[in-house]
Amino acid sequence: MVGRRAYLTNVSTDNRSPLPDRIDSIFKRAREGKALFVNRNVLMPEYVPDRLPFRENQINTIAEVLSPVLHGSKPSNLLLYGKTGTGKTAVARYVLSRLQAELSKGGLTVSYVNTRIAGTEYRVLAEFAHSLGVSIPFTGLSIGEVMGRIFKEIQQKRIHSIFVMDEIDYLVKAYGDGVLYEFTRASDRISPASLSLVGISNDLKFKEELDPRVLSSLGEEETVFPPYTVEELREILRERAMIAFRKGVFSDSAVNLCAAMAGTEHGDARRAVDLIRIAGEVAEREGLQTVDDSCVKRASEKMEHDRVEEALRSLPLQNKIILLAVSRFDTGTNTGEVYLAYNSLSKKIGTEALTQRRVSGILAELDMLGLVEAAVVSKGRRGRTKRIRLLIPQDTFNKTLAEDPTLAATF
DNA sequence: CCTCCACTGGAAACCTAGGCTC
DNA sequence: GAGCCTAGGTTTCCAGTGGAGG
Repeated sequence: MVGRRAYLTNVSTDNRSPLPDRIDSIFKRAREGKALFVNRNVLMPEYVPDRLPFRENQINTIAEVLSPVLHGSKPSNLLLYGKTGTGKTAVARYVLSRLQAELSKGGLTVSYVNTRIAGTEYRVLAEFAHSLGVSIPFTGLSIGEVMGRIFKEIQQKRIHSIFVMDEIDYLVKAYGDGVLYEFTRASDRISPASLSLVGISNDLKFKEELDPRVLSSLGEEETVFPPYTVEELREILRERAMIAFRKGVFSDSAVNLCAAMAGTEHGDARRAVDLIRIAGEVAEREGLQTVDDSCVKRASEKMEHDRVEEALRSLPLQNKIILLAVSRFDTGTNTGEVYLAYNSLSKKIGTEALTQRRVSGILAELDMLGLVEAAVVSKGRRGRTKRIRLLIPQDTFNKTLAEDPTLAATF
């Protein structure tokens, strides 16, 4: 409140602030400079292209598996496997949208939920329910109750429903396969309506964690998506760049570099497409006429930088304090030392300190986010602990955490 | 080869904040 | 309003452990 008032006062009294002039010059440059992009949308993550090169086999298989719905019978459940950025989601969306277009008179609902983004079992089901038009409170119902409402809706409306669960491996790892079991079991008793599952998994070994009954039902049909080769990536990128940019803006060598950089990261097409978009944005911002190799390199650095900053910013307060405690040891440290430093920081800030068990757990979470390296090491007589090291550049770290008013006092 | 440190990490219980049904 | 349910974060308890040093 105080902060906002101070800000408003500042703006209203200082009309000659340099801000408007800078905006003018940005606008002027944007108006005068030739836009590099013709169609930026085709480089957005949610864009589904009309043509998915090198995925014809997968498209045909999935179309075949799902086609029974066209004459009113239940399609088999389907599992799609492959690493990130191999086109699983795009292919699934593509085939399903074609299927829906084919069945324009309705009778088919397609629901798509990313289970990792939804977060919990309950929220996955709630999102599915919402997409069927059933309203579910964000808490308060049992899982069984939500399931019951979903099945009731499908049965009453006599619809065929296809439920796509992206990153299904996440759900199974975190919550087990109970929900999947219920789904596969229930599909018999809702006839003549039907429910088919399409599971998308990044993890090839995820099947091992499934109950055999679930596996035999869910894995009726399977399609594997191999990583794109560098040549395939190059082809895909060239095609996209051609639509996205004005002619001659994006150099061939920059396309090749994007393909090579993403190719070394297991053929991840999503990352490759992000890379050309951001390289274009970098060039645009700098007022360049073409996008060359150096723009791609800067784009790659920017992506990494943004990822880290975003991860830092969205951290809960306690995790930030723990990170701050880690940063006090520039040569690396261990759990015990971090805990002591964390305790004194908490006292200084005036927050209740968590237990060491919890701090240990949070350190493991920070390790997963790539903000910290926490490897379990044994020091013989001196026990077993985590060797902890901050992985973020100090300046990025300080700049981002200093934004948090509760932490400002510790800098 | 054995001991023993400084934890790790699993499991269960607890807490808060919410909603539903009767 | 009681009694049930949920999520999600946390605490409590404790068995387990890799390996340096005796």
